[in-house]
Amino acid sequence: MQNKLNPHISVDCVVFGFDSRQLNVLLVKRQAVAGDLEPGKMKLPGSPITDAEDLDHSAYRILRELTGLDRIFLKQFAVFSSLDRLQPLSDLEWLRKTSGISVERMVTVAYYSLIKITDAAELPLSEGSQWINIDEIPQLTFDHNEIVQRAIEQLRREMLTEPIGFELLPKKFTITQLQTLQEVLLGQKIDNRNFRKKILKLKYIVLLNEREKGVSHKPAQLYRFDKKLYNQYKRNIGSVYL
Amino acid sequence: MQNKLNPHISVDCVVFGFDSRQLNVLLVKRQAVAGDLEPGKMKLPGSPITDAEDLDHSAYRILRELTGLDRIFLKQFAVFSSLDRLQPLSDLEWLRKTSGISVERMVTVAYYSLIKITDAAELPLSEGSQWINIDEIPQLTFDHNEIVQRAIEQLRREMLTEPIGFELLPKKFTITQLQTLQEVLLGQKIDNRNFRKKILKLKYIVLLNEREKGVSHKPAQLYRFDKKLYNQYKRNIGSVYL
DNA sequence: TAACTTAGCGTATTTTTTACGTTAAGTTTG
DNA sequence: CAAACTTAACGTAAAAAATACGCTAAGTTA
Repeated sequence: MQNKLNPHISVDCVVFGFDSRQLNVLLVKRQAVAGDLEPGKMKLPGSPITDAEDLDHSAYRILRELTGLDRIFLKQFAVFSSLDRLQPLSDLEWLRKTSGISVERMVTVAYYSLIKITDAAELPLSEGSQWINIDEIPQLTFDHNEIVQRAIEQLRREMLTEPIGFELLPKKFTITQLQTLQEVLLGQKIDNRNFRKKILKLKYIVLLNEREKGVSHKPAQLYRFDKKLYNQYKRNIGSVYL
Repeated sequence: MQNKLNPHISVDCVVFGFDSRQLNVLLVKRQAVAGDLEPGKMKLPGSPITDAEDLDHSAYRILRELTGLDRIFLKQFAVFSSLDRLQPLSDLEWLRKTSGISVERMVTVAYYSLIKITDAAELPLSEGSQWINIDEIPQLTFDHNEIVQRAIEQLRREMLTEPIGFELLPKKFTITQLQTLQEVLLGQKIDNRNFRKKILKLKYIVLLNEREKGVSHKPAQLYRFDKKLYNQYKRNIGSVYL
């Protein structure tokens, strides 16, 4: 097995971050190349896989190169394989020049990834990458807009049955942060008092002996998500998370 | 674009069928080949994709060749890409001989498919294919046992949030059939009287002016699932199906 | 005709969800 | 320093949904 790029299979990552107000996606400016008609056009982080990696490894590599972070939450969610997806031609040309391989057809496996933005304000973003609000995404290369759209839908759906929201929050979070995340993701307001009750009943969301700091109002209690307790709970009960 | 097989990407299908009692998977005996040490070993229906198809088309082709049926329910659910998945070597050898391509590494995109067994008792199964109860699956080629397992888990999960169960039932079904399906899939008994009430409240499960036939007890009312009504309902309410 | 099996309706109780009133603990402003 | 403001946090009543369980009806088989 060598380390050459596979000409048929690539991985693209839709990286989500929540800044306590809105949901963002991490996009990168595509690499400059001579004769590029749309310099600075943005794309999803991604690349063809190498023959020494399985897909998860490729995705982790891409994210590590992009953010410096390892062990981020990552989930494969769809495959894009239509025959005409390497369009427009200008994008295809760009891909040929930068990858150095003769690309004919590319099947891409899409991942979505969840990052604790707030924890990692120190996030050493690589050159040309940028958080962009999901409502303000510009035109991207190839079918990347569609991929992002599908990722958002997937996240919305999965949010309701798996405890993945916590991957987007700081390790120590307030009930209000959790609520806001939910509101942004589901696109609707939630009654604060009922939400509280619901959350406080969940034994795997544990109260910390610590309060919020640096806010200009009454500081809220901090909580954390306990994965072990959640798994116990899940084993007993069926599914459906919140 | 020619019609040659892609040496890197394949599609495998886990086809489920429900015979009103238990859940089965459609498996095929792998093609006979000279010097096969395990003749008749079973596998999932599948094949490398051709360069003229996207993945969904490949999957539909595989199922058409296998069952003669078109337009079956089909859903991509995972990708298997580990570097050591083309094992044992005897299986790999078999693959090389039958595909005629020099296979080094294969990424497989897995689909699960749902078939109305009861409707299609006339199902013209191709030679060597066979319905096998999910609790009695023999050792399969490559990592196909793992793929089946993952498909079952996926089906169980998705069952609860999407109305896919109906794809496994005849077009006209009884409440008891629906209940049995649910019990088999979730692996636990359900109170018949409460289940009835729950179902009858759903406006998209509509009563037909018709009864079961050929049973040796009181024949039950038949119902059908109305997709249009379901979509309306879904638009209003959020998600979570049963 | 009696025994058996599955279909199908109903009622009472518990649990969960929803709607909304209220107080408390901080910060900011005049 | 008091009043105004903001967000946190507790509580109660009503509505809706889930659960537990009793019972009758309509067929078939012995």
